[in-house]
Amino acid sequence: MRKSQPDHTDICFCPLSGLLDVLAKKWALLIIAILGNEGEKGFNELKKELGSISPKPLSDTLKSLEGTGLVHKRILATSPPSVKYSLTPDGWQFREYLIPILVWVSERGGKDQPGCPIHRSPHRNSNNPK
Amino acid sequence: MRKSQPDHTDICFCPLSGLLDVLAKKWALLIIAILGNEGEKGFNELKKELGSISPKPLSDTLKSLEGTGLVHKRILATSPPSVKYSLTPDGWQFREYLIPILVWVSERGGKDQPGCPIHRSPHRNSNNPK
DNA sequence: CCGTATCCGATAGGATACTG
DNA sequence: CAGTATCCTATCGGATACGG
Repeated sequence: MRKSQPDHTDICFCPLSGLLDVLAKKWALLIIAILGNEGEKGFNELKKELGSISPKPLSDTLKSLEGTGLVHKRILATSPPSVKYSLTPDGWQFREYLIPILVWVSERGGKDQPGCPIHRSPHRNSNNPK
Repeated sequence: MRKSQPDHTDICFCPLSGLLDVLAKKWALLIIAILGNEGEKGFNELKKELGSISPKPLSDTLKSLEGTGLVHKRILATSPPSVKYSLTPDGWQFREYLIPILVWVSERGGKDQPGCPIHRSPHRNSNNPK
């Protein structure tokens, strides 16, 4: 249920803490950005894109993202059963809020390090890093 | 469904990682929200508002927020010399991006726990100092 | 291919005591 | 009041091995 008043005063920060516990994980925002850019991804696809992540933190992060309803896990009953992760509507919504921040951050500190391991658009797959 | 808007492509995520290292700290967003609501705050004022935080993490967090240019530390040469923390213009800008997320989060998971230690508006008392 | 199970090192953050 | 200095613990995240 929603508060009747649009002028949102009195926000309890407890849910924020809950979300933060998820988003503060090292790879969470990156996963959201990648799924937003490229749609569905499998576990090892994600792992490959993220580069240096180990299976455990990836698994943990995906679980918590699923738990907060930002990411959806779909299991395909194909001959080699495969798994696909994608953003939920809430995940898309959150990504919309996130994009201006990503852009702003990149403009502030915006040094494009040559050895940057992760270098992509916040909202489209344009592989033109240089 | 909203497609992603075109254009600002090629965002390097390195600066994001840097900012995340700061914002992922347990109390960082809360401090930004409080300073945004109430303007300048002293060290122990902040500590009291945050409730259960210990001096070390508070000190650490304030230093890193200062380091990324989101928070400004002002030292007053009053009789008992006091210190005041406040948001920088960048801090205010960031807070602007943050507010919709805070509101959104509180509306999604929006359970207002009775024992919530921190319960305030994300932008109640906007006395913008600039 | 999709993870889980273990072990391990690094670090965040709490408690407390103490100094300027 | 505004921190710093220790100490201690919990958790995160990486590596590797293994199972579904």
